[in-house]
Amino acid sequence: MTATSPRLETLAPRERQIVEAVYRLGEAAVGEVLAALADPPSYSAVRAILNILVQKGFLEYRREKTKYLYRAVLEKDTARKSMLRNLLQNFFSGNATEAVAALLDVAAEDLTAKDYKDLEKMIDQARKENR
Amino acid sequence: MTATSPRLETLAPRERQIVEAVYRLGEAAVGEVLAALADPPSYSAVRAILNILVQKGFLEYRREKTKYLYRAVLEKDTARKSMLRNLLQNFFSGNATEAVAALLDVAAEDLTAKDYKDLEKMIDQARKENR
DNA sequence: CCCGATGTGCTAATTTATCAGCACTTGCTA
DNA sequence: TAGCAAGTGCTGATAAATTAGCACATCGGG
Repeated sequence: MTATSPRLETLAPRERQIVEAVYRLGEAAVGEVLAALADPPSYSAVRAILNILVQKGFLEYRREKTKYLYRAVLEKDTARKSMLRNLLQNFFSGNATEAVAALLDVAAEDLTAKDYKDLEKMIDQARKENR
Repeated sequence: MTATSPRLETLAPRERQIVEAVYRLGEAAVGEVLAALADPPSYSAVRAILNILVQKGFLEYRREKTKYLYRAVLEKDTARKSMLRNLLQNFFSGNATEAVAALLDVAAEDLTAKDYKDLEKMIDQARKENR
């Protein structure tokens, strides 16, 4: 019963969809999760899956009045990096430059002048720390 | 029978793992895919899953001599962007700047001075096109 | 020409994910 | 205080994923 550290990659599609919703929401009740799903099953199905996810160690919950609020166990930052590492490896052969390019392309419409400035600043700083 | 365009997100864990391996490999025979898996099942299990993936429209194959070579149907570029869009949405609330930051962090060790230069160039260009 | 390595097709079986429904409780309000 | 809305625990059924195993074909070398 050695708790193998939970890997998001091992989740069934529905399960993953729901963990991701919880990540997006931060902390949420069953109903909110349900509402956040594009393609929602029944209320009790969502509940069931949330419980499975708790049992598997991906989520935890606390009681708030009469209802339960669920949130992810893994730090958002950790989860982000883990996901990125995976994607980087599988789809970009580890080439971060290409990944950033694709990212800029995908997000192009939402980026403002300030965003670009921030980006350049970030890269400049990363370069220095890289030494 | 309207072919619902295949979404990588809907795949079972093993299936996804294998499609990703195929993406990494470009084009590969069963044995190569098997070899590329960190946590491989039996040879025939891999075969079975590859066939399922073909049936679901994620992969296609061609005969080369005696063996079959599998490759992804979806353009690598399309798949990349689709994955990124998803990750961006679910884990970064659409904030591309933060995503780039995390990416730089994850890849820091592998980035050379030239990479940073390329990155800055890219951003500069993206900024101009953004107008 | 025979053998081992590697390939294929097929099938069956087990586990896991996914879902809906019921019976009951609680808080609020008309 | 009766009743609605929303929550909870539990349970059984269905569908899907995941796996192993067998029987046969093909290629290359000794």
